[in-house]
Amino acid sequence: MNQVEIFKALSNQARLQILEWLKKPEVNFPGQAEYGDGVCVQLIHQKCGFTQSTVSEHLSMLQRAGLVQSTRKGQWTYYKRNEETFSLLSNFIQSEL
Amino acid sequence: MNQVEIFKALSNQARLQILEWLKKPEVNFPGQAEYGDGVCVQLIHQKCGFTQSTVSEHLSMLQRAGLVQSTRKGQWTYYKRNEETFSLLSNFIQSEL
DNA sequence: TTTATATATCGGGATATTCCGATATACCTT
DNA sequence: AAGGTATATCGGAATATCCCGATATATAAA
Repeated sequence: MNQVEIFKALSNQARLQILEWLKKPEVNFPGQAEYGDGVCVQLIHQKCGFTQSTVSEHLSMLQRAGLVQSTRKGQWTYYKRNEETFSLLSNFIQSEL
Repeated sequence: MNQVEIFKALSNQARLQILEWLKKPEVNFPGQAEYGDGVCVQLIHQKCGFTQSTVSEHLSMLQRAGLVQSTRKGQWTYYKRNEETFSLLSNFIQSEL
């Protein structure tokens, strides 16, 4: 867990918003048959308002920080939250920071 | 509590380090008679290695984010952690983010 | 094999951040 | 008042971030 990288990833409103939306994928991104691997980039892009490339880069950054993880299935890439990193972060703030 | 502002303030190694040092002022900044209001800029500057102006700006940024608070006494400004913001942040990560 | 769809990557302009040295301000001492 | 010390602010160079449009890649469908 690289704390600076995580905090950088979190210091942008669009990325914070995506992370919050991903807490309830079926509510915030209706239209998928299944949500086990998360939500595809297309749906996040449409909801965000930003271009597809911008959203893709935001998601990459969140993934590099360990806050989400991706699964490729056919032509789709699904992103979902990696809750372990969130709890590690919360612990870090409480006990070390 | 402005989350983006807080995360920006935390996304720099020097500022994270200062915040950790301020957890134990008497250990990390020996030489002051008293630590009730925190630590003066001079001591933080010396320990950091960065110039006085850079450290002053880092501290201002931490203060704008609510992570530290300052007290002016004579020619010294003392900075100490604002623990309330840390616990609010931890709660935010656990329940909202 | 061609065409279409989904995502990632590239190049770049605009803006923000990081850090510095120089200077301003504020307070204390003499 | 003059000089010394502590801190804040200013101007700027180097670098990073944000967001875009264009393009590359990967898979699927015809």
